[in-house]
Amino acid sequence: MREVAERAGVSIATVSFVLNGTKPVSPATRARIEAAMAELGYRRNVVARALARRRTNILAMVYPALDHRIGSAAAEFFTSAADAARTLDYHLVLWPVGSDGADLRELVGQGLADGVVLTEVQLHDPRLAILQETSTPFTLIGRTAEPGGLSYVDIDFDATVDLALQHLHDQGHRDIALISGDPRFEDYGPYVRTEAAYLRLAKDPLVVPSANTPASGKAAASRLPDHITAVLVLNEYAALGAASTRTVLPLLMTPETAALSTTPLTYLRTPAAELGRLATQALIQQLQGAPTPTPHLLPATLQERP
Amino acid sequence: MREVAERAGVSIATVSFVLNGTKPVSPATRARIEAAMAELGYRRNVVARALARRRTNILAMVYPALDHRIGSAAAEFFTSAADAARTLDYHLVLWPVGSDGADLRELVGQGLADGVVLTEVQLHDPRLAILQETSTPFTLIGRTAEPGGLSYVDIDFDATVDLALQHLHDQGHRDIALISGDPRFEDYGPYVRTEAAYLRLAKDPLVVPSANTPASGKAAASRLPDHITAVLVLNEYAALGAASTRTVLPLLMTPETAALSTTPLTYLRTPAAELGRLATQALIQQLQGAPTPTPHLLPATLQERP
DNA sequence: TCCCAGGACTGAAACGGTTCAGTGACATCG
DNA sequence: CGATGTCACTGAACCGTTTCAGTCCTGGGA
Repeated sequence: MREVAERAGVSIATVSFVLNGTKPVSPATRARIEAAMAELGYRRNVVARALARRRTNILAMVYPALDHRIGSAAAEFFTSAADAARTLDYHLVLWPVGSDGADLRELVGQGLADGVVLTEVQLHDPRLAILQETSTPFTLIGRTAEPGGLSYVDIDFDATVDLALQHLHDQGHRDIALISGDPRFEDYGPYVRTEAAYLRLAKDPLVVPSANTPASGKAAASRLPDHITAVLVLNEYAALGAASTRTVLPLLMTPETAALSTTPLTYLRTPAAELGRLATQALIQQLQGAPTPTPHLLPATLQERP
Repeated sequence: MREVAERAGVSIATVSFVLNGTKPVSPATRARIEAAMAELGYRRNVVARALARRRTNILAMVYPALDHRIGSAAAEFFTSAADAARTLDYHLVLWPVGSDGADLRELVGQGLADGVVLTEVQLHDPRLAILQETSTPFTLIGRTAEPGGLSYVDIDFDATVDLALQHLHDQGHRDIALISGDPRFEDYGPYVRTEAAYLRLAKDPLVVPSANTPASGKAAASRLPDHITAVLVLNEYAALGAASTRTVLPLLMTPETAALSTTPLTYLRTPAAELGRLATQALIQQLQGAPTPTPHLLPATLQERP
């Protein structure tokens, strides 16, 4: 940068001004500086910039990648969030951490990321405490049991289940079961909230668990009593298996997974891209000093069989 | 850091020494400094540290996430690479870029990442030129048409196809076809190299293309002449569909995808975790001044049906 | 003609660490 | 007893920007 300044016959401060558009610079000098930068192949050092400004313009999406593999919904969160960040002049990277929070503590408060998008949120998530005690700005994709005051975006499970039941009812189904998730994940919001919504809304509720594999879904479906004519399925891979035996309606599926079905499928599409985008925008607003952003709850949307 | 130094009655240099173990410090002062750090809740600022040392200890895995979604193999690369990086005291993050290279150029040479792991490498990959002209250390997962002198890890397609044909031959199959990838991806190494290996090794070769979906794989399989008794399938999702009609042997599958099959599957497992690990290690060796690391070629390994 | 406002640019102090040439104090050696 | 090392620690330069209080110059108003 000093070289650029010398070559253009100005001070480094002026170079900085044209780089950032911070202060007005006459067209003539601006041109000289830009020429000098081009000739020297100058690239500003983002680390030094980050140090001086006390922000890096980097956002970390933390994902417990060291534990679960990245699923199709997570991939969609990531892609759309990264995209949204880019249009707002931030970088969003996927930061792998274990789920225990040790790595998270290391990442945070060291000034590397300006803020954090937290995914795979548990109802009682120990990672929140870390973020709060280090006063790191953050937004959740998902939410805890008591998310009051937090910045989050999440699926509107009530509306989603309602939509699903309504749709099946319109098709003439009256006895509708739910194939839910593995009951061991009792602290996982989507499972708990979907079940709760279903139990509240369904006429004659029947819930059976299933792991997130086609085989498990198929087995669960075959255990259903005969009067059940249709079934909501929470896990997308379980839905794939169950679909071979019953009328199923997957509640949270991505188009990628739907494409894996051999028969065309009507399903509820996870609003993953929208959530990723909203989360990023909420986080950035927060960074720019907006007050507590209003949380967003989005329902999955009906995707009719082609 | 200055506060820590004052509280411990030493200079900031000494604090730095205990932080990094750079120089010997007497046990007594070390204890005082550590106490002071604990009391103040001090965390070193990684940005300042990176500026002073001219390296960030961050590695970027660049993935064209803005174009394709992240597949199961990519997820596995990422996870294992991040893990390997961690044990060597580096952080590896997933950096989303478009495939055109504009974002890559921005990322690189700005001093944010010490090195790059490049994925989804094309046979003629324009991104290589960018990395080379900015003299960024990098390692490929995959390889270009002429990878001489480059640091890379990749699948040994010859050995993989050989292993596959051998296995099917042992089972009594003599007429073995290949369901390959979408011919539009003519610059994609795995497709090209697998086909080449198959054409060279198979007795009476027959190649049919397929997109990476079960439906497409099934259609491709149904188009095969009757004397074909077994088929190698390149794309894992295509393999899922083809498996319902023929004896198939998927060439590059991940366990996650295999779990989606309703019937148990014998398949060749992509050595994704190993490749991710090796790539990271090669990159870090390079950063630490080792000469050109020797490339690694790994075959997929046979995973017998349970 | 003089004064003053405003625009364009400069100098130097941060930002928070790392690193290296020194500085004492103390032990060792001839 | 003086010279020489060794060990623990310090001071200050440096990493490459941003930022802010000034300085200088120009033009317009009185």
